[in-house]
Amino acid sequence: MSVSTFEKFKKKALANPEVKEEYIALSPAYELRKKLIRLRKQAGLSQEQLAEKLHTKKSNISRLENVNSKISPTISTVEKYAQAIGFQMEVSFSPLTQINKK
Amino acid sequence: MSVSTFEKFKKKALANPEVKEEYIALSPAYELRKKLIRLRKQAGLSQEQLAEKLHTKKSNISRLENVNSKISPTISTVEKYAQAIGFQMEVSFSPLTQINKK
DNA sequence: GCATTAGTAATCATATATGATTACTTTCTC
DNA sequence: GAGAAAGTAATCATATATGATTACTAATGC
Repeated sequence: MSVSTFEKFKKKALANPEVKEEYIALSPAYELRKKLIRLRKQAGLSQEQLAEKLHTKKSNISRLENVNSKISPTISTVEKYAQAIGFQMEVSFSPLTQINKK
Repeated sequence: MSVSTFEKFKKKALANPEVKEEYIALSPAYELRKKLIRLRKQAGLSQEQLAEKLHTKKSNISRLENVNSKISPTISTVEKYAQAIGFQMEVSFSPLTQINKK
């Protein structure tokens, strides 16, 4: 399978909602958002309550958590979010296996 | 010790280079920069070589890695940096112990 | 010491993230 | 189903990150 053929395959596959779902799920950004939501709910906070702790508005929290959001938050923003809930952030790295490489 | 007294103590302590070093070292942002540098060196790349892979310039890589830098990179930037070297990024959270809270 | 390579710093233009506001939709409770 | 609470979406202003350029400093090999 040539590279360009694979690209075509990939494009077509991503047009399939189920496949796309799976693909997105692998992205670190997606995992991060899920974690943020889980942390907040564990702490028993609504978006609005967390927003107050962070001196911002609930719509901004929503944007940060929302999977469909196009934004990529800064490390600092994620760190503050976590600390407001009582957590410490850590960023780690693991080797990409060849099969996962683009 | 009142809050304001602690603040004074903290300010004075941070004026001491050694203490400040230790304090900064605890920050996730600092740890992240150290990790990025370590990854790059493990991969045997100079800032310039990595810059090429990322289609940017070495001065930008330097800014990203530099501890004294005031910037807080986006998750996306860190992710691209890691992928260019062959690593996958993950963000995780751990409960803050009371003693570590501000 | 000199030349080369590597990394840093300052600056400006541009892109993107963040905050605030408003209005809307969804979910929950009764 | 009505009302309240929770979350989403769109928009605009502002702050901050990123890219490029240039010049500088630090480290390395000879």
